Amino acid sequence: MCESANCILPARRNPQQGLVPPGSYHAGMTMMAVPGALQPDRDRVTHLHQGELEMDIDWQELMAITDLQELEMPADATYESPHYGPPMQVMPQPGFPLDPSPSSSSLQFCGSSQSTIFKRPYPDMVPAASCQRIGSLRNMDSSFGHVAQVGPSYARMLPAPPSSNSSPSSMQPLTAPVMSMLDHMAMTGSTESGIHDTMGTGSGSQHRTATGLCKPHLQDDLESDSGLSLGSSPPLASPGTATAGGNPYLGAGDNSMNYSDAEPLEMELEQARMRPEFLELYHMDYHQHQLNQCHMSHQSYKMPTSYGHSANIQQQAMPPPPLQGFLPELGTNKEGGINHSTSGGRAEGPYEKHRSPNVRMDMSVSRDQRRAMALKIPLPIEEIINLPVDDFNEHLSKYQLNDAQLALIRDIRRRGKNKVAAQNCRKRKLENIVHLEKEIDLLQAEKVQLTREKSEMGQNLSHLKRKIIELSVEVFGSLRDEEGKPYSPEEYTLQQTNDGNVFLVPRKPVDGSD
DNA sequence: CCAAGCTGTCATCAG
DNA sequence: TCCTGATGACAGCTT
Repeated sequence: MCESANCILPARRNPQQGLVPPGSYHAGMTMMAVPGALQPDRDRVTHLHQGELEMDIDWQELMAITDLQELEMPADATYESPHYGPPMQVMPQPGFPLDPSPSSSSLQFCGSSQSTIFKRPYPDMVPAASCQRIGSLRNMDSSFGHVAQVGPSYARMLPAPPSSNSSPSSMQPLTAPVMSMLDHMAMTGSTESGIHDTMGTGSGSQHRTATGLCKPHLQDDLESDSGLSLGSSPPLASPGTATAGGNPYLGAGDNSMNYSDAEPLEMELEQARMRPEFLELYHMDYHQHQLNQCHMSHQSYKMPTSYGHSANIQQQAMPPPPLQGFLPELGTNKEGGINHSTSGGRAEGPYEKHRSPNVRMDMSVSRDQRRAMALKIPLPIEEIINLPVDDFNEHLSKYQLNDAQLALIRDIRRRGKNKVAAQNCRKRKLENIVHLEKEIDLLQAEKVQLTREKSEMGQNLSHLKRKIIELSVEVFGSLRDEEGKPYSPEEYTLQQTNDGNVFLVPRKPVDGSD
């Protein structure tokens, strides 16, 4: 599955996108799938490690003379992190399914890593170092895959990867420095090709966090939108809880991650998430999980779930060739580095909100999703939000989640529901306003009609009054009393009985003297 | 630069 | 008591 994930993916994608001639640089990807291409021989690894040292020195120099360090490239921290020990230091924790032996097959690795990623609680499932390796492997793999997509011009910029060590099957035994070097190389290739690859590897970014090397990140602004749970939930990962639930993306020992700590990671994850290979990687990872869990159908995940949604959005937002979606915003500085900030010092990642409607939409749904990704929440956002409470709890019970993950899931659910509620509320409010406005119009029209009718009735009344007066005068003028004198209207009035007869009735005295 | 609108989020209340 | 919806208020972003 791992090999298929790493190799079939680009093979499937490239022909569709028509970006790479079959067998050209995608063939470079297939190289990575050669099983056992890189034996974790200690000497060889050491050699690679030394080569990495040299390369790292070069890298440091390069970083020193350019603005690249502002890019928060994870490579340095990845290498310098104390979590990376000697080559063979990557040792699984007890109970970790990975075969610690260097000869462990790729199949074992893939099966135990990817298939168990969501099956088992992350903390005790994957030692952080191994997680880093997984992350590095994935990202590096996908990085090469990305380059392969980019095409020969960009692929040539990549330093040649260590011979045949790009095979997923052979990556697992790689030592941390080797992986770090590979990360360097992938990073270098991306950098030279203009890709803002701050993601590089999950391990690198996490190490920066762990080692305190992380400067205020470019994407801080993106996270400043009061997106943090302000006390509505327990800290995402207190040192205690996080110890049990070390983020698989985090470096070894980086168990103190809380929201604030997670933000840089999320930023980088977000940046990396914009890379199609990462999107598809995560997509596939999750999809595989779905297949394993048989909770959702294949289609149900590929459809509107958050991850797939984002991937689709991003892919839509990326015109072929892929780099065209990023390079115009990135540009390069005079030293050939990357201008990660485009205006006013405000950090703008390659997917700044206003870049395009698609990207903006992606951003709008991505904050919680980024957090979910950061904590490896094994449920898609939409499930978290939309499942009925019973199903939701049942779903949760299928996973062993730590406090941080549970808190995040519940926050996501609460926020998601509240967001929908707020949208409904506003929609309803607008509808009420529209309705009231229409009602006002109707009432005004009715008022006009009533006014007109009143006016007409008044006219009719006046007309009737005049008629009455005329008739009265006529009647009184035609009547004579016993003395032959006409009845005075001042002294008499006409009254009509129920039977229709009309009588002449004397008026009552006004002064009441009688 | 400012104002209006939009949107997400939080706090709170009610069912 | 918990869950959920409704809604006011606030902040950030976009137009």
